[in-house]
Amino acid sequence: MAGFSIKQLRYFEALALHGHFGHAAEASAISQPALSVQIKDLEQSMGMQLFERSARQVRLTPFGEAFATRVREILHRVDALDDFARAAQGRLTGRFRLGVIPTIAPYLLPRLIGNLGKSHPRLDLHVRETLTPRLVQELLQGRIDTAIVALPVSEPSLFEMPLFKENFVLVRPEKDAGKPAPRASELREMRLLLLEEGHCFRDQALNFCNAPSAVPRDGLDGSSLSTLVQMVGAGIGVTMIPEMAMGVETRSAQVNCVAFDDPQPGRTIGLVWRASNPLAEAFEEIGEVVRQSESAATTG
Amino acid sequence: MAGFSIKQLRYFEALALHGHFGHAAEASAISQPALSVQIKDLEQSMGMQLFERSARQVRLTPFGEAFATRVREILHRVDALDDFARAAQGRLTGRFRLGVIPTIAPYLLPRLIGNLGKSHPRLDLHVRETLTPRLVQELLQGRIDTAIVALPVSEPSLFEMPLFKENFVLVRPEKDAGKPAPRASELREMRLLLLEEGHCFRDQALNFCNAPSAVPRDGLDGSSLSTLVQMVGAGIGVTMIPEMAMGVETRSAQVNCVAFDDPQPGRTIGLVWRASNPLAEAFEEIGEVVRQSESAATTG
DNA sequence: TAAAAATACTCCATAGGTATTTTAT
DNA sequence: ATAAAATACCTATGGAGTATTTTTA
Repeated sequence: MAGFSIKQLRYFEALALHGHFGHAAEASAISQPALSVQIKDLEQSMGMQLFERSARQVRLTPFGEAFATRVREILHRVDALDDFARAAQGRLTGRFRLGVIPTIAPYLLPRLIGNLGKSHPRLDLHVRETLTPRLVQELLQGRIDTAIVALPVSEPSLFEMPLFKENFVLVRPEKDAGKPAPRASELREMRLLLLEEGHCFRDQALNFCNAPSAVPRDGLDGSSLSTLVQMVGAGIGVTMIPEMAMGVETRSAQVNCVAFDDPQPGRTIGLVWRASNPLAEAFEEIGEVVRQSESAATTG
Repeated sequence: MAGFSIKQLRYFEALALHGHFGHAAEASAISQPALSVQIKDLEQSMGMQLFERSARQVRLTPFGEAFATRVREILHRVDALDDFARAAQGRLTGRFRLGVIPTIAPYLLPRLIGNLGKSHPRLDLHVRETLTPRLVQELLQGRIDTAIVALPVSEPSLFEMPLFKENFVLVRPEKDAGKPAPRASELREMRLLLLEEGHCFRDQALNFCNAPSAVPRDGLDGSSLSTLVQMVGAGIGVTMIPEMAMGVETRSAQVNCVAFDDPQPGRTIGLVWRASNPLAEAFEEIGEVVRQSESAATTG
């Protein structure tokens, strides 16, 4: 195993440059004997003489010259590594793997990606869209860095940063426009179309109706909010969607949206990451960007 | 200035590989706390966290991953440097600059170059042909590594390795063939053609005639042995050349060569180098090759 | 509770300083 | 005689060990 140190290589480089122990030592901010010893040790660990000493001259041996070019190459990379670390200081760098649940992704990501590109131009963003349980699992395995999900996830090793609260709105056939918003109890009597099993949004909606354990009913479950809205437009029933989805999903369908009376149903969306992840500060910045992207998406 | 050590980089690499302080420490042949401390120090000197620690997992941070690829690159080069030194062990490597005096060069070099190519295939041989004083000067300045000259050079900082003794022979017009070899005193009476001022061979020849201070005589000095021999062939006078030059120089001229009676005139040829040069051993090997090249040249 | 990393401390190797000697010009 | 490198010796920093505590799953 190589027994020399970076320090020794630096001293070597200085001596090769100055050709004089005294001057090289001064340039290296150590004493001349210290330099002598280090050079001698380096030569010993190499098993080769690097310098030819005479009373007035210190010269590289031919081997020393070949050695010097390699040493310079190494020191150059060492310095570059140092610079690299200094440049990355505190900033989020390299690959950033973000998970997002399906009932958020299509409405938030377009703006979020744009905003992240501006705020963190060096970021290599990877997006994973899947259901909360899988996101949590991938977080714990270190396969993604953070995830945007509905809080709480209540996983002890995950840290949760609340971002915003989003309300749910009722989506009903266009002919119902003008009618008052139904209350939870009334909603239970209507044909409520829901996302299929597994989506947290399904549970959140059912929860509002005080029917948390509703079983799947054939033909009344959709695999996306988009599908549900289309079904409502076709007169099959009513559904609930997050505010954020309104703009995109109800534009092309013959449906009417109405907010519920207080207390409005809704959920808290947040950013989660492993509590052990040292990049908390950077993630909070990311969370801030997500928050801005949401408010723009809802307002606009 | 980069404050980390090669050791720390090795520990880092081990931990990145094993993802476990205990195992990485074992692989690095140090204790777990020692590894912990070194990694912590490395992170501190980088100002960035390299690993994310949780109770069951040690993972590289995104920055740590980018760091790792650079570290591996550096360690690879460090190992290569070590291998390079180990491979060069004792051997002469790289550029080898050899000076040769003009009265030796043309006769010795053809064989010497061939032989050196066989015995030291990695050698990058540079040959400098010039007069002794300049060779000595260039040796002292470190512009050449060794020189083949007539001994002694009597320069205190130069080491002299005697290689072989070469005798001088008389070159006279072909019509003189059969006559006995002249003695030194007789030679002084003949028109002796010599090399121009500066060649050591001129002084060595004059020395034999006991006329060390002979002044230049217009038209009787030549700039090369070849010229002198041609002049002899033209009947202008006689000259002396080293044995080794006989084969080449007298082949095409109408001249006769004869050895002198004992004590024969001659000179000792040797290899010289700076006494401070640590490659003495290697140079003695080179000298041995020169010696072999000479005997082959004289015999053949 | 168990496994793993961090901390506390102690020790020793060694890098580096000062004073001096050796060497070569 | 002088300039420069090597050596001797001492000190102090810090790398590494053992024992222990803290943390988290």
